[in-house]
Amino acid sequence: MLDKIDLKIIEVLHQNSRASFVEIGKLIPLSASSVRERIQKLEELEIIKAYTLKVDYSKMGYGLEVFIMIKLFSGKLESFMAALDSFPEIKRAIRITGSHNIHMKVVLKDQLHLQRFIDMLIKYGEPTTQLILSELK
Amino acid sequence: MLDKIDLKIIEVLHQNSRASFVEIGKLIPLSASSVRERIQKLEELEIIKAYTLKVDYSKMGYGLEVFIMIKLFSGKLESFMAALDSFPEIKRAIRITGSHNIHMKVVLKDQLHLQRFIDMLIKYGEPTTQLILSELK
DNA sequence: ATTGAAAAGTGTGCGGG
DNA sequence: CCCGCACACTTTTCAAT
Repeated sequence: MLDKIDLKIIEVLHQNSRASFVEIGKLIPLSASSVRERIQKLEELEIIKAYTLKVDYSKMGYGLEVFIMIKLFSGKLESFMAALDSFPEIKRAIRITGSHNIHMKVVLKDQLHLQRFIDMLIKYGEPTTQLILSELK
Repeated sequence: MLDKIDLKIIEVLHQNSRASFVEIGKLIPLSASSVRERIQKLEELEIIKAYTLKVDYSKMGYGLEVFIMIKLFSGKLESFMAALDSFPEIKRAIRITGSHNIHMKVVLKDQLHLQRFIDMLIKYGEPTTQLILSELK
């Protein structure tokens, strides 16, 4: 289904999703038209789900990045999911197996902001917080 | 340092990092030239770190996505970090506080692949695995 | 900092191997 | 599936405000 050329295209876009068809084609090598056809197919099949961005939150004034896992109280899943959109601090939230139900990446200004966020969370369940130290990969 | 226009630009690029300067400018509104200048500055300041891609791993034949946290054995951090590049299954690895040292996102074909991967990991430490069920945000 | 304008480069639609 | 062409649009550079 996916050949090596598709994988190479995905790899290039992973490194720079703003790369032009011409640029990608030079690295394969393949004509810009063919690169475009393949990318269109990858988009239609939803193998490519989105083109997005990595930002440095610390340089944006958000010095604390944390993982928070939460063990939701019985019956709180729906209200928690409904509340997700109202918290810009939550950059990612994922349902997982295990004693905690949800894994979140959360971005905060400082310790006080973290405290307020956790105080809010304990309405929904029992949170466990891990500070992010550095990205290895 | 960052005004509302910069934040809006980042928001738009977050939703679609292939958006043209003209497109972004229409949403602000601002001329394409000004959008470009601002984005260039954000790149120079490394507030924008990378333009990247979200793919559907299950549609690429990788049906298992998991979080694995590992409590590294004493003295194993350096060799583990050096080994990271040789495992394409590891899509992300982050040093964290708490009883585990590293949090990883790992993408695998099936249960057998997961088993082999965990067998490899126990050379470095004690892993804890959580299956990813669905992305809420 | 923002803009518009000209030249170079790219995306898009389509025809054909 | 791959390619090239034509045309519209975009990026890039630059001078002016």
